Amino acid sequence: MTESSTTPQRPELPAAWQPSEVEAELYQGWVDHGYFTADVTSDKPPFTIVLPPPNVTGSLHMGHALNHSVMDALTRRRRMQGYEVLWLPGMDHAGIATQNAVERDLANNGLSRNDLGREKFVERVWEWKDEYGGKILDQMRRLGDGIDWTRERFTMDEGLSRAVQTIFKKMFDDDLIYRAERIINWCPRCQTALSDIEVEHSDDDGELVSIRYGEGADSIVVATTRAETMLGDTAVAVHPDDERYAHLIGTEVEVPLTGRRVPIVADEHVDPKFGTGAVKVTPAHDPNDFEIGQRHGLPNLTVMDGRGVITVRGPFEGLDRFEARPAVVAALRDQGRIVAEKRPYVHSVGHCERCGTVVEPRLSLQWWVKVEGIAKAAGDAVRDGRTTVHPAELGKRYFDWVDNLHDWCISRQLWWGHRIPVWYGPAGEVVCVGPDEQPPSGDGWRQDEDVLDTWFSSGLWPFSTLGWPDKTADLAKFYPTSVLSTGYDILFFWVTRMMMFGLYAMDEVQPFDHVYLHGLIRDANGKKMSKSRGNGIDPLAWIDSYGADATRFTLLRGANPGSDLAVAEEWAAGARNFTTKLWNATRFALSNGATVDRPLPARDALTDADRWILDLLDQLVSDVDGQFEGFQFAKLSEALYHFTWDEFCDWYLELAKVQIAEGGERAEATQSVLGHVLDVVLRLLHPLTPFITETLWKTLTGGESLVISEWPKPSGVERDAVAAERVEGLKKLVTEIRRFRSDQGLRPTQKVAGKVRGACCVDLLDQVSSVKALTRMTEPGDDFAVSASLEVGLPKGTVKVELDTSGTIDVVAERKRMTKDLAVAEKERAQCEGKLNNPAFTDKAPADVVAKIQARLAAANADIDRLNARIAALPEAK
RNA sequence: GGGCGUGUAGCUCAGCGGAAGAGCACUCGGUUUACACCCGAGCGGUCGCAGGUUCGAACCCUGCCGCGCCCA
Repeated sequence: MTESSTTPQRPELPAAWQPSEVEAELYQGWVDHGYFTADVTSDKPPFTIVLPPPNVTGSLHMGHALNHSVMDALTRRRRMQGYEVLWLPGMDHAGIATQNAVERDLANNGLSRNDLGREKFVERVWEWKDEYGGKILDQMRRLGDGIDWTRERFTMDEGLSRAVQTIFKKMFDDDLIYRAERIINWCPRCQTALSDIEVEHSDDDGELVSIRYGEGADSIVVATTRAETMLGDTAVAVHPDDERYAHLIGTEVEVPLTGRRVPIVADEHVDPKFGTGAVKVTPAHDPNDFEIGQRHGLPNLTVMDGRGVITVRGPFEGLDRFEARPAVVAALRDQGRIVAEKRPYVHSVGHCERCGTVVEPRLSLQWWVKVEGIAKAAGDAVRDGRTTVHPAELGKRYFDWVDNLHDWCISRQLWWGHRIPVWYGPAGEVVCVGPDEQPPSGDGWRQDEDVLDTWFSSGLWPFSTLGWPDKTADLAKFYPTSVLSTGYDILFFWVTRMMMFGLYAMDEVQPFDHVYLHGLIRDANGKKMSKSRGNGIDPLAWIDSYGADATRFTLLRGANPGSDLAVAEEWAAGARNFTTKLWNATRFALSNGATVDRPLPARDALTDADRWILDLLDQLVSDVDGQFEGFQFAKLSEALYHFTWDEFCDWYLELAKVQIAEGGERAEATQSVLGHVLDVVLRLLHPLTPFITETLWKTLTGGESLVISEWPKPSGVERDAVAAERVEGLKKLVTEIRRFRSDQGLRPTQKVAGKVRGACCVDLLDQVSSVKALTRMTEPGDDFAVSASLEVGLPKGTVKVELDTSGTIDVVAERKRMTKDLAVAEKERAQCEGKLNNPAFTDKAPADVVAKIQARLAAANADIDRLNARIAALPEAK
């Protein structure tokens, strides 16, 4: 047997934790050891998270930092639990955003994309991507993401492009993708179609203008916020039941300024209560009008080009839509046709999510995904429990969405993206080409000019990144993924699309078992962080100042399910303080011989304090486990914080000092308990704060790495309720003595001789020495003279503490303190008596509740008697 | 207009049927050999308002008011 009893040489911990000096090196070490690389041949059960791919143009913001902290915590815990963990990184190509960025660069050199031509432009985007894109991937390393860099993917890489073409072909052949002319959301600046969710609505100031169409008795007044579109009116519509206009239905009226005569039609869609109850119908420039037009066979008259410039011959030709609007109104006013004008008129206006330009509804030939069937399947997967949404309340929003989804416009008039794999032939042929097929060639054949919505490719992410459409080992091992984590604002972008595609492509197997939706980051006043407000905080600045651990802990500690989280510098400083506390506590424990080299002594060789902290630790392990399973990050962070600081540091470490001072076996046992508790706490904290825990744990245990260590399990030992009661009694006693000292103005350092009487009667005999140590109470000498005493009521009786304060007592402070206690006790008595005197309570309340109230009343009465006697015995204040 | 959520200490939030809690802020006292990024002791709340259910309501129900988000 070797000399295992000697403490092995440990590297000395620096006096202070300096995260910025060690984080990068620690991180690289983890990566180099391959800890984050998933082994597809492993027998371990899989745990998979695909990173919702950030935008290639993006950089890390607080929302990412939160989401990454969540995913890293989840995956690190599962890795420790023995799962084969795959956390897969990558980015999406962000069609509009990236193209905009490159076009801006070109514009600075006086060039447009058309100057370069499509091929050269796309080359330029790739160059831009290589040089500027993917900043966020480096920033993820700063946070400590335990991610498998060997499997990094990009939506435009070869394999994923192949997946896009494969699914397009499959859906085309299944009639789930079709081409149709409809009203779409058009961004006149980005020059492309947008899907519904890429449009953001806001209430803007506008105008409501009422215009008289026609003459005399046959005239009709319509109200509009977009007067310029009247140039394209092809009807006026009223509600069929609206008696005011019944006589006009079927007649014609002249559209002012145009000389065009249009029918007055009856349509259920018209709201008789809005404006005059009559509306102008512009089928080519309004989605609702388009539907009316379809129902009544109206012509579609386009009056603007893709830039929003009026194309109708006449005085308005060449005017931008926003110049044309006042010009049209002025011309109508000249003709006396303006009946009313309301400005400002607040109404909902759609804006391009990427550039903020007011979206123009535009009649256009686009490609669409027919969503009805796949959206229903996406809803069913959640309804029947294959996928669980956390928090559950957000499931409703998910159902509302998938159950009412419109067909999805997937073509974009961009150059950067996956080009639609459809070729048009000279005789009107339309051929969709799969990835292994040769596109038709020859005269007159051309490929569709448009590319696909970026979401069309990132929607495939949970399986395309694993090798689909090939039947790869990764796909077999790691699909379906375990958790998708993202902000609830991305629910419709991410979750629904991945669900639709995943179920469709993977034979109805859901892309993820759990969806965790976290809240949005807000500032200290609860305001959403945004560039325009200027209230954003850069997570990297926090990492620089407070460390990655504190940054992560701040965010996780705020992550309550279903609600947003406010953060501010003070929060991060608080988390940093916590890491410092942990650092100092471990350093102290180590300097006092804390060790994991010896097994924990048997329970009966331990003190009450030892058993108490070990039992609390056990409870912590199971609490944290449960909270992890329920995605309760705020709760588990709080539990770990509370245990570490308020129980372990504030009480156990202080008690351990007393026990170690005893020396011998007691000291050795205490060192083992210290080592054990720290070992477990560091493991539990590691998923949240990987860097500091790794550093401390390696020093404590000499182990290789926490990353690959085992996740703690509850010991299964029965909790010692007696020990817990004794420690609680000790705490109460200590707190009351400290309170007395503080009220009496005794300096915290001042030692006071004292006696604790009656400890045996309340089963606290073993605790007396600790009580005295924690309250700076010294042994009474021969000259001991009681100058002050206090009584502390405990569940089993009253303990009397006698002190020699070698001087007079502050009677006023004493009276104040006891009077306050008396008031509390009297209030308690009144409350308890109120209940017990109510027969309905004693009859109907459960027996244990009644017994509890009776016990409380007894305690209150005892306190009152004692305090009254004490107050009466106080000398008169001078 | 429809839906969802939310109003608890100065601020940010837990608690969601049986004694009002945390962090930060604030007040007082402290260079106690782990830690001043700290320690000890305090102050602070008719739990948005009004009804109802219950022996008992911050918690359940109804209505109202304020705020937020999503959808139209």
